[in-house]
Parts: sequence; C-alpha cells; structure tokens
Amino acid sequence: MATLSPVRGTQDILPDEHRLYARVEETARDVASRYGYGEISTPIFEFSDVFSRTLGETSDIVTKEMYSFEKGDDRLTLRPEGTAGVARAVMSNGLRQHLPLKFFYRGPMFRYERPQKGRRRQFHQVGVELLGVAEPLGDVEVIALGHHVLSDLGLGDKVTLEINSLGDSESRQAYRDKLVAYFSRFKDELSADSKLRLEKNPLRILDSKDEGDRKFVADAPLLGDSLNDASRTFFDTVLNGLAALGISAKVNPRLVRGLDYYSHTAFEFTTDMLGAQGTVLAGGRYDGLFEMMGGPATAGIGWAAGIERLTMLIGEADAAPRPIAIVPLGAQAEAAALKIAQNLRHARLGVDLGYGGSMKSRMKRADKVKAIATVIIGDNELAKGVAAVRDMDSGQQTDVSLAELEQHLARYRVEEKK
RNA sequence: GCGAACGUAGCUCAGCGGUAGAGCUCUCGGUUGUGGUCCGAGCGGUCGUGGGUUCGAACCCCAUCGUUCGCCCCA
Repeated sequence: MATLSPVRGTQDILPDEHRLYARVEETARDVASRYGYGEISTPIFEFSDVFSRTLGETSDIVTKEMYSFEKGDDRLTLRPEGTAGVARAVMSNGLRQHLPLKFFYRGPMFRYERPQKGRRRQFHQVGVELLGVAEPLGDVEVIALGHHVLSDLGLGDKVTLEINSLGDSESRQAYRDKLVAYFSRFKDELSADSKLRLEKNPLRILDSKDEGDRKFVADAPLLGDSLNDASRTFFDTVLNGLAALGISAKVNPRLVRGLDYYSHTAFEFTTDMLGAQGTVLAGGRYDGLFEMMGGPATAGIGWAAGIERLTMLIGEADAAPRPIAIVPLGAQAEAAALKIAQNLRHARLGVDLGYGGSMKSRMKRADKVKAIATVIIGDNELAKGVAAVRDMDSGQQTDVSLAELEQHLARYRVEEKK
C-alpha cells in the first residue's frame, strides 16, 4: 500500500487542478513576454556546487533541504530554486555578451521540508530574472511585472507588497555588525532559535515570531539608518518609480533575506489567506550571485512565485471545455461516427465519442462530460443521410444532413483565446 | 529537525470494546433508439500500516507511515 501512495510531499495534479496551474503559468508567461522576458528552461538537476556555492554552505536549504545524489563521480542535486540554474546557464552559454537579459521560467523545484499547506517537497514556481541591469529602474520593472501578474490573476486586492532595502555590501556589513553588537547584549535572553541566528544569520532575528525576541527587536537598530548615501538614493528611486506606476508598497524595515548575495531591494507580495505560508511572490536584487558562482560580477534582480499558493488563492478552476458528444447506434453507425468525429476534430471542435453501451448509457455519458450538443446517428438517420443533433441545454433536437453537419455545429465552437 | 491534532467506502462523515453504516458518487435497470429530475437494484472498505492488551478492537496501548496546523525555513 505504501508503494501505491505518492512520496511524502509530492502529489498528482489531476486535470481539474491542472487547469488552475495552467492559468497561473500562462498568465505569468503572457505578462512576462509583454515585458520582453523570454522563456528559459534549465535542467531540473545540476551539479550540487551550483546551489551550494550560491546559496551558501551554511544555509538551511543547502545543509538539510537539498535532494542530492551521486552518479558516477558527479554530485548532483534536484534544484531547490530557479535563480542559480539560470545564472549558470547564462555563463555556460556565453550569454553575458548579450546583457541585459530577461528570462521567464516555470517548473518544479524540490526541497526536503516538512510538508504543510502551500508547501510541498516538490513544488512549482514561475519566476523572472533580469540580468545585467544595475539601475534601480530594473527593480521597478521587475516588481511591476510581479504586480501585473498577480493582478491579472485577479489577486490585486488579496495581496500586499512589502519592500525593504538591504543596501549595498558596505551598508549591509555595517548594519550586520551593529545588529550583532546590539543583540549580543541580550544574548542569554534570546530564544534558542535566535541565539543560533546570531551566529549564522543575524538579520533573521528581525522577523522572529518569538514573543520574547520581539521586544528586543522593537528597539533594534534599523537597517534604513545604516544605508549609505548611494544605497539610500537607490532605494528612494525604486520607491518613487513604484509610486509613479501607482503600485502601493509598504516599507517593512524588518523584511530581510537570509542569503548573502542579496543586496538593495528585497520585496514580498503576501496574503493573510494562507496561514503561515503567506508569501506568494518574493524576490530581490542579487548583485553578488555571479561572483559567488565564480563568474564575473553581474547585476541581477528577480522573483519567484509558488504556483500551489497562487492556485489556492485564485479559487475555482475554469470549467472544462464542453465537447460535442457523438452517439452512434449499430455497427454501421459506429464506423460512420468514427469518421465524423475525426472530421469535426479537424474542424477544431471538441468531440467525445461514446465507446459502447446502450443508448441510454451513452446519453448519460454525454451529459457527464457536459456535452453542449449530442450527435445521434443510427440506422434511421444513416438511411436518410442525416444525424439527429440534440442541443443538451435546450433539449431541442433536429435532423441535420451529414453534409451540413460541420457547418451546423460550428456555432458550438469555443472562441479562440485572445 | 521540534510541538500538536487527525487518518473508517471514490468524496463528506457517523459508529468509539461484541462479528462494518449513511448521504453523495459510480454501475445497471424502470421493454424495442434519448441525458440532466424521479423510482428500484447493485458494485465498493483486511476501519492507513505493523505490533500489543483482551474471550473479543475500527474503537484501548505502542510504533510506523501519511495529512493538517504551528515553529524553523521559505515561494
């Protein structure tokens, strides 16, 4: 029995739900392409180094969440996120000479985490990366693109944008030092988690959910006060750009990123409708990433969004397209029906051909697939060279000559998507 | 990795120590070729799995797997 269950944290995506996934993916791809972002697919597994070098040997993702395996002499890892692979692809393909580059991607990611609502071990993301643009205008565009995708999905009023600046490396280092100095004074009173964070990742103490930590956090030095002039100006330019586009953003001075390659802008679109997994689309600027991979300094900014989380927010799946059902009666009619079905399909109509059973059961089948019309062909009809076409909503049934069938049914053709 | 709750037919759930139930779904029928309503019949569960306690366990105990909620982390 155990072997007939999916692996923990994985799931089958059945057709109804797949339409929801497709809607998210298609919306994101469509909006991204309007901003000039072309789709890129990188492999689902990479050399482990690609992730361990960029994410940091001590990060949670690398130390305990990666699906890694060896094959021959290669140490390989199922990708836990999308950015590292895209950056690697840029270098592998010598694409730096074409900077700036704009990419959209989608696909599965893998993280060995405790599954929760909106969090799976295999999950799916859509994301974008803008490479080679050091100017704050890039940040504005990327955030506007994320905002655009969410609002096209109808989530405009369900999410809020929070934003912060981590500053350049100089500002960030200065702040980090201040923060460590500050929290060290209360070291013994911090939560166990935050004591660890003080060593590994002091910025993370800022968004601790521990009650005891929070009162120290309240008086902690603010990142904003540590920004140097250049970083301050950069952040202001981003905020002004967003304001000019009418995108409201809430500056959250405690919004941080754990990974070292992040700098300047960090942002998250969050919702309060998904419990603890409220972050729906998040990203930031990662100007340090390429160097950590051993490449030349390259500016970068991007975001990723969890498709599972988005599908939970956008609600009901679109109805499946309604086919035309064909109900043949008798061997002769079945042979004719096969051809008719095929002709109609070539004419861009959706057709459901009943495979067997009584007429009653085939009619039920037609109803079950929500057929918009049913074409009934028996010996009587065949003798007259007609088919009985039944409109399944009105119940009206009329004989239509086989020659005019396609033309008659054209009214049921689903409109092409705009 | 830590804490908690839950796990009975495809779905939603009842049963809470004495040999498995309901509603919905599904299949077939209600005479010769007509769906959605109605009526009838039927299929379907070793009660997540493995141990233990007991004369006897879906019901008690332990373990394990899974789901959900929170922490950690993150999309």
